[in-house]
Amino acid sequence: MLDPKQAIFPRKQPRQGRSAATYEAILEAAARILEREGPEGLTTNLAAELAGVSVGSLYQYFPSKEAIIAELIRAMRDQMLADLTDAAASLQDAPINVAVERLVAASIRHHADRPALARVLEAAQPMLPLHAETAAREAEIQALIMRTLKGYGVADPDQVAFDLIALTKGMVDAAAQAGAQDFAAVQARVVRAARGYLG
Amino acid sequence: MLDPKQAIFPRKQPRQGRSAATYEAILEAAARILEREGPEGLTTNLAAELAGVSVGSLYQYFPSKEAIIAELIRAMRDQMLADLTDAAASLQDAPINVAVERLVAASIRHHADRPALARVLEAAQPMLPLHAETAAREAEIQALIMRTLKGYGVADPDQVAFDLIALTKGMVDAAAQAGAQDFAAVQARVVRAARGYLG
Amino acid sequence: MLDPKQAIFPRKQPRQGRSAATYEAILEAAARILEREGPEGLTTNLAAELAGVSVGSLYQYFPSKEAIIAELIRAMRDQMLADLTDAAASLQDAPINVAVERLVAASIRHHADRPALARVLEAAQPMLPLHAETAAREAEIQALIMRTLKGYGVADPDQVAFDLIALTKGMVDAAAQAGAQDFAAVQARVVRAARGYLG
Amino acid sequence: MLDPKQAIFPRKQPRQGRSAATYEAILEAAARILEREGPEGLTTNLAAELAGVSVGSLYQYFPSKEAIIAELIRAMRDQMLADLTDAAASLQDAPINVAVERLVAASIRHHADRPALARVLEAAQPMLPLHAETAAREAEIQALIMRTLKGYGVADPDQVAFDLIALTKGMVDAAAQAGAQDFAAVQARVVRAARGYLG
DNA sequence: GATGAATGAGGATTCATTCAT
DNA sequence: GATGAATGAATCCTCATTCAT
Repeated sequence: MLDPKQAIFPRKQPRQGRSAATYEAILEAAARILEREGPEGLTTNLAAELAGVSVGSLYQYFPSKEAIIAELIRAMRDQMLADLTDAAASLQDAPINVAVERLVAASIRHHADRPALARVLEAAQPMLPLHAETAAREAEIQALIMRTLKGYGVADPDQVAFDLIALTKGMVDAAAQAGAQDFAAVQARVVRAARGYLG
Repeated sequence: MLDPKQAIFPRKQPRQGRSAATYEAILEAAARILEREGPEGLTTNLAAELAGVSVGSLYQYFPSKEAIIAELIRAMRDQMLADLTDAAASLQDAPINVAVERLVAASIRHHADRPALARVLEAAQPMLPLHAETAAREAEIQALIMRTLKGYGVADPDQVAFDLIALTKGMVDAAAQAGAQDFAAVQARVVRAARGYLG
Repeated sequence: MLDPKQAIFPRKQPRQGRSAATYEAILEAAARILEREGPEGLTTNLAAELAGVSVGSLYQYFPSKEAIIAELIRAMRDQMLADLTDAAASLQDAPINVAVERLVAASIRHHADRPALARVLEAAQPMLPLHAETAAREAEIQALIMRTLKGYGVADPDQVAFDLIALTKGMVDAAAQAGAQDFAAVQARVVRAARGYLG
Repeated sequence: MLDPKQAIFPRKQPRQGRSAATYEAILEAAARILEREGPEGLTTNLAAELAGVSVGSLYQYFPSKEAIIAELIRAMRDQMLADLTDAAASLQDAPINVAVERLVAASIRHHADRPALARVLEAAQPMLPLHAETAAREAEIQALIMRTLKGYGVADPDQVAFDLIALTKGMVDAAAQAGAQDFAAVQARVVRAARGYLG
């Protein structure tokens, strides 16, 4: 399972009508299984069944199990990047404390939404040959944070951006795994750590 | 694979002679496979072959594949706890800055040693029914840090301990995954974050 | 695949207009796939796509994949029979040496045209329940040759016809498989063998 | 099926004891299925069942279905080469007529033994990436016949050898397919054709 | 008539685990 | 104790065929 040599791009991306519904149903079913059972629990037959379609249909849209996971990862990354872009755009001349708060909030959103899913997808990522692709998205994310920090005159903004992302991920993962419900509190603590790190 | 309903305790832990060597050889073989190929690449047949024993022998020592992984996780946890215990014992009346440095160093050690293995084992942990068991070890670790922090008069030491462990793990994982070699530098940045968090 | 229990007759044979074009397009697409990939490579979906029609349309003309192959075989047989009939008609009082040459030339024609296709179709034939049907065509072919030979006073003309057909097929197949381009030379050697056999 | 990209070499070739029995049982079972049902009828599960072993065992010896067929082809070629080598060695100063008779007999033997199997294997051969390998064996066979012909002063012995092999195969295949039982008679007619070709 | 999304039986292959030797 | 051949359930994936639109 999680064969790193698998094709990871969807076969077709039907963005309308019945097909789109099937496509989304498959992704949602896979997401639920991943949340409940982890990557080992995800089988194509189970995902199809849960989505209410046949295996054949699943394979019409995704060439492999890996492609489904890859697509979920892409969606997660895309949402995070979108959230961060919005947050960055909203900053204007806000003080750095506010900036950190908004960026952290944006970084956390998908974790707060579906913590278990987020955690599983993060863990699965290095097993997939997404590197080039996801690396690019990650780089965009990091660059965006970096530019924002730079705007506030932070030294070595690249490294700092990397570390802030890392510590945020670490704290949110740990909280999620420990069963945290109150992500506002988690966010507050992450902000404290980020501010502390920035000095 | 990674069936959460599997037995996870070694059949016997031979602490001497040829048996002990076989036992260790199997663990080491499994560790190498996990490092190179991830959890999907670990098969009992392959581990046995790499360890230079037959599958039959492997099953004499471990009742299931899960038990091998579980044992590696235990070993990692135990080492970390031992390192932290040593670090805590060495503190005496050292100032808090020194304390943070030593504790972080102890926390990081096994990551610095075998970053890929550490990462895989962390990810595998929630898939195994180790919770009770590892939770206890994690609690010990957290308690130890908590007590140390308390000694320095830190407020809400339990939560702080939890967060420090989490952000350390997050930063080290990210660095390891990004291919970091210089773990002294990583450690320095983690210390900066920890100190910042503590205020 | 190549289920011998399948229907093997076209649903309709539209001999005019758009339908005829579609019908022919499907046959030609299937032929190309068979040439390039062999029988294992032929799928109804692929054939339809290559023909520029939908699978649904394909099934409007052919009740099964087997029916497509069967039709190609029929076409090949029919062409061969037509060629042989022409050749026989042209003989008049030509000496036997000439007769052999013309008959061999007629037998070879479709091999020379599309050697790979001819070979694949020959091989597929025994897998299909064409026996009754093709056997009849083969019998006609053999009878035609037999009658011609009889006209020249050849003894045991039935057996001789059978053997001449067989050795021709064998030599041409082998040459085709070996990548022969110059089918005139192949023809010359077949003629030599045929004349030799006739004594 | 008959995926040309499959591994075609046996995994282990246990030449003794129980393993050898299993290995042979699988080959024999596959051979019987090929005889009865053709290549489409051969499934790994069926072969294993007929051989009285589990699928797992089958895959211990053969990495793919293709490897089983490839091995049967190798065996057939090897037997033919051995038969021809023996025949050639027995010729001494025998006249060419006798030589032709013995070589034809050797060429035919495996067809006479299991005509249906021989036919299926011949047809399957071009579908498998045996080319390099079998081509070598075929070349050996052709070279052997060529040398023998040369010894009798036959002109263009390479081409003649090629053609004799081809016409033999063609005639025997056709006879086998037509349900011939009396391969002595077939052999006599092949000899007639071969002598005729040689002039 | 044409379309192509959907179906699901069928078949290849893997791998944790057992057990006779 | 050790061995490794054997097992077979589990899983991925394909493709001929149908049928609602």
